[in-house]
Amino acid sequence: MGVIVTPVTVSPILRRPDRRFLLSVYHLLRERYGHARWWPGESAFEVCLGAILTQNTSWSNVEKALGVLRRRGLLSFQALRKLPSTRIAPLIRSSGTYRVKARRIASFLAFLEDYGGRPRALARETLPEVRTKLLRVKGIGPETADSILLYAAGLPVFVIDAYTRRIFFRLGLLNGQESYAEIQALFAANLPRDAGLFNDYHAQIVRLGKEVCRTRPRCGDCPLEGRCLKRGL
DNA sequence: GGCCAGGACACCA
DNA sequence: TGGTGTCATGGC
Repeated sequence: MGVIVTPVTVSPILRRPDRRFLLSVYHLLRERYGHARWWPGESAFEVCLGAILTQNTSWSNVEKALGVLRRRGLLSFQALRKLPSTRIAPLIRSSGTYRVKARRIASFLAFLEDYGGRPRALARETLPEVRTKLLRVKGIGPETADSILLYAAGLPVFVIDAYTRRIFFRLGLLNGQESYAEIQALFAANLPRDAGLFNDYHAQIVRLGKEVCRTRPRCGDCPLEGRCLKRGL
């Protein structure tokens, strides 16, 4: 009686990541989209809320929730901190998983209390120190933490999201099995440690992801044409 | 009506 | 330690 072995196909890394390749991808994107220096939000505080609200959610749904908070004058630490999560929840309904996210926002606001309610103040600590603390906050995982640290606090950490995974999988630098930390280490090892570059690079990735590199590849007018291996992920 | 969208976490084997 | 279910809305 033989043992039935389920075949496991793990694609090898098809291209060896190096500094030149990663920078050439960045320059192609920047050539197409211009300099982004970006996160949609008028303040560092709004960036933090957006980072939590966009968890597994399209940005258009996040914008609706942020719009409700803005119209009610709640897009500030001082205003929102006063509300219990049960009152935040209905305001962010459009962002999906709203009860969960309301609790996560409340947890983050309690954490931010130690920094005077100012996300920029996170940068007064070292990156490893503040990142560890942020990851202890319930509902703040690696991507959310890094988005807050990079885009709200200005610290040099590369954000890995679904777009990053998809695009670099199709470029042959990832095999689709890597952990968040592994992908982040790849970027850290092959790019200069520069918050401005990390900010703009990830912004370019998101833009490409939104406009071209979707789950079901449409592969319209892609600036990475010729480098993409057109693999589905 | 189903799939997808810039995740995170609890639970289970 | 890795896999799976859950949270849940809105656009296509």
